Amino acid sequence: MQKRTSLKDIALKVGVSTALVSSVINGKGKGNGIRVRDEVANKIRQTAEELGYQPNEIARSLKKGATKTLGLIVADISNPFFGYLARCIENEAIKFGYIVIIGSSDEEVQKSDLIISNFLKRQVDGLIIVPAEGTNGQIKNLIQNKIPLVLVDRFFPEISASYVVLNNYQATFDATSHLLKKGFKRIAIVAYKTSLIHMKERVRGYLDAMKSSNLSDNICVIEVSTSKDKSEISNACMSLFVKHKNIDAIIFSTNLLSVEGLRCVYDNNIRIPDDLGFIGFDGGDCFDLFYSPITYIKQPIEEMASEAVKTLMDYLSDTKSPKISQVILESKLIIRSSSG
Amino acid sequence: MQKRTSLKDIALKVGVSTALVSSVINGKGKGNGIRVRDEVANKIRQTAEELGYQPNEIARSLKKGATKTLGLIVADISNPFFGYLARCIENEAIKFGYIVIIGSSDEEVQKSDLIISNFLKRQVDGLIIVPAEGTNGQIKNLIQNKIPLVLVDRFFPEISASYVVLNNYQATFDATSHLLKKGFKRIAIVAYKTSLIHMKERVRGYLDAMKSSNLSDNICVIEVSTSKDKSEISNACMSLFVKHKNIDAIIFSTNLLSVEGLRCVYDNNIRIPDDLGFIGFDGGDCFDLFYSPITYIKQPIEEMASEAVKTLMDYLSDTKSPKISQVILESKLIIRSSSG
DNA sequence: TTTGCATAGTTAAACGTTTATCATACTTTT
DNA sequence: AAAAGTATGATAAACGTTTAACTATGCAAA
Repeated sequence: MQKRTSLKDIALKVGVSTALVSSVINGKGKGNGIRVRDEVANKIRQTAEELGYQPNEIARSLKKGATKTLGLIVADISNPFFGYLARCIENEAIKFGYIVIIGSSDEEVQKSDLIISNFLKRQVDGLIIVPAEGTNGQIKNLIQNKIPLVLVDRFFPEISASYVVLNNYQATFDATSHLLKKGFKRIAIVAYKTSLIHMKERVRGYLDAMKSSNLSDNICVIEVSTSKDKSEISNACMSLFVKHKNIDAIIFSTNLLSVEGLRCVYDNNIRIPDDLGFIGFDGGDCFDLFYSPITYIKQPIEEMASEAVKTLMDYLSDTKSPKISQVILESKLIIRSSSG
Repeated sequence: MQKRTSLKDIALKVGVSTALVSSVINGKGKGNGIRVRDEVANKIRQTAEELGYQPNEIARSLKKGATKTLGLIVADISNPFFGYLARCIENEAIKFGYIVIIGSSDEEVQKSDLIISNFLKRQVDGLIIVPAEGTNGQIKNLIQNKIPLVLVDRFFPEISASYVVLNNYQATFDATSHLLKKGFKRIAIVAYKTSLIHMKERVRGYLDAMKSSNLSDNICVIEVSTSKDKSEISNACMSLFVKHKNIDAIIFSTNLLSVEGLRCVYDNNIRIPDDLGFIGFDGGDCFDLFYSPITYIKQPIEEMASEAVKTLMDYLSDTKSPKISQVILESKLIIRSSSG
């Protein structure tokens, strides 16, 4: 990679100081900051053009103490939910002149830690984090160090941080209520075994809906571990189908769980919705193309992204008052034939 | 964001020069470069720890002229193919101490241009690019400026650049041959209307397979534009089902096309494989969960990623000799019931 | 004539590193 | 005792910007 042209090169060629070139390049014409003859300004601009000058953002960042870069940490960028979220965040950030660097934590505490410190070393201006279980300490630390950040998808109730999340309680409450209204009574929910609030809330929504219909006895919560191994999920589904033959509907509390559930349904020739009502999370092609299209809980991902970026931008533009913004968005139940 | 601790802070506290601190932090103990008493070295390390020192990579980058950052340009990071590719590239790059910044071109020339210049301003050490149609000029320019890069998924035959691509010709040749062997004779292919080589090759593979079975008369290539509007795709499928009633199998040449094709099949109650043989591209949950599991062409994405990163690393570690590496990987036909 | 004020620039320091060169003191060799 | 070597560390310049402070010149007003 040959040497790029710098301010100095332009200054040398035009015969002025680098300071002047900098001013001109940064659009300080007459009226604004620096005073410079139009003639000289034009010559500078022209020479910059000729030499194909591109400002070195690294140097600029160092001087200004801001990199115009946001760090985004998700569980896994190849997961469609996070992929789309990342894309939307990228789109929003660019409107403010920021670029986004992405890291996948795989829900692992250490990976999360590694990514965070990597991002900090690279002087990101702010962080957007989908926090993994057990990263409370990391987040607390960041806040203590006054690193601008916003949590997305999940948050920690005991930590006072900005966040943008779904109304997870309402989401599953509505889903459960819908199933109940359709006549299902022995409804189960499949969730991840985690202390993370979003999961707890999704289960709580289900529980409350069951209780408020006086169906406490029918409550059935299946928790699977978040490991990479998907067999545990199918085993859990199997046990629902086989052991608990009396289950007549299942709500799945993430997209991945839903897809695995669908696989299980498929493999066992279970008829939906006759044998089993089914509600999934987050949508996806396979929900549309299943022989009985799948009812699902739709998250407002675009809105999540724009709120998250907006929150961070507000923070960054006004570093004095560390305002905290906690946004809760509503989901929408997309009703199809899988739920009756 | 409060002031971070720098080398100077440590130097001040310990009572040595920043140069010495730098040497110690960078692991130059006895024996290596700088000579320093163990006592002092330990004190420096300890103080660094106490102050929670994290090197400023921006400053480091400026000094060293290398950012340890790779730029990745894909069509759309929220597309599962590119999402997974990005994830794999991230995994590979991190092994070499590099991080990856990602941009989505949406197959648009201008966006691609914007991303490239943004990345260059940020001094990425190298680029991994899935080039959009019409970006030949951009790529040529980069090469002329000796920017290390590797093309992925597609390349430009007239440009001498490193690339990692699929053997696209063989992929559809095999797929077509498989259908022929299964007794399908009136096979169509759905492709994007583009000059990009990967698409041309996919069509060519199909054509050659048809011709070599003396079925030239049955050749039917449907090209749809790459616009965001998906209705054109379904219309194209419709026309195949309705107007060309005699088509007995279709090959789709990207994942998105396949999914849209599947939707059309679904909406029109076409029976697979009895009414229609179906071969898709790239896999996905909905291929597995369709009532008749879909045969598809599987790309070795992990291998693509690792080859791409490896190519770039080789280039970067040996800037003198601009070696060009052109890798062609083989696909695998995953045979299921949709193809007979 | 002196003062004051625009105008049109230049200088120099700074951001946080790295690194080549230099300086000092101590030790060993001749 | 002088010369040479070694160990330990400091100095200063550099990467490419930005920006506050300064200079120099011309011109109008007092």
